[in-house]
Amino acid sequence: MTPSARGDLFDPACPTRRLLDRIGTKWTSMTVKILAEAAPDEVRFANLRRRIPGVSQKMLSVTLQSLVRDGLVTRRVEDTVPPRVHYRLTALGTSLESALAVLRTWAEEHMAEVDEANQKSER
Amino acid sequence: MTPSARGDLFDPACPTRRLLDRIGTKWTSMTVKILAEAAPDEVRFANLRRRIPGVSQKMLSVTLQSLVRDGLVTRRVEDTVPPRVHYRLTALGTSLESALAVLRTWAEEHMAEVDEANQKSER
DNA sequence: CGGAATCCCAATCGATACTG
DNA sequence: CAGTATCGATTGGGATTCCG
Repeated sequence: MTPSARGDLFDPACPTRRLLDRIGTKWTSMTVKILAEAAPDEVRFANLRRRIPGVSQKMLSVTLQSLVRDGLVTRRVEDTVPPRVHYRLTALGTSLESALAVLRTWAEEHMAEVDEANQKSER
Repeated sequence: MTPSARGDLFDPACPTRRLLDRIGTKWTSMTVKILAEAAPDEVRFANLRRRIPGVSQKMLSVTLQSLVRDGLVTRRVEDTVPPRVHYRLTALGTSLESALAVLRTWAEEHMAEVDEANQKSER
């Protein structure tokens, strides 16, 4: 875990890589997107799960915990039985969504070209 | 190959995830950034390696191959002994860099807040 | 010089089962 | 309902060695 080696002097200075480590995990960008679409409303766990095709209960839980720890999402528990848990983007999370939207646009406009390049390489 | 497998019906429609799978790999964004700064000039392998602290020979090689396959980077070999290999961003790669720059700006402006949120959670 | 091949470890992720 | 715990398969990526 901790790079005990003192050789690692440059890494901590690169915020971009650390950001990509977070939003690059499989379900993060989709989760942020859905929360952004709902904002400023909250979204319940089960609702979120339904809207993210293929996500497992565990991975959604892990993803949300990570987003909460990073200050991008708030978590609110209704103390009922059974409990209801509501998630919502913070202001910080909303600002990240704006940046992510740019990436999404690029992907929608250009990933076809990337695929085309790959097909040409395969032969 | 077509994944005619039944379960996989939703994935191909999500270009954003596929993009993040690529640029999310450890050395890709740094590589693109350096090539973008040098553009329209080419950059040699060893030069690139020097400018990316911590990257191994293998990982830089793998990263570049991937970028070339995706049509984001060109590779030019000077047929000398020893050979010289030059890399440069394509137009597609340059357009991706523009999108990445937005993410970089967000990271530089806001990752400190993310770190702060993490420290509060730790206690 | 710029790789390719191999080995190996660590992290990611999915499936399943259990809990308050 | 919304998690937590555990296991195993897969993948990313580092170190090392060899090659044209």
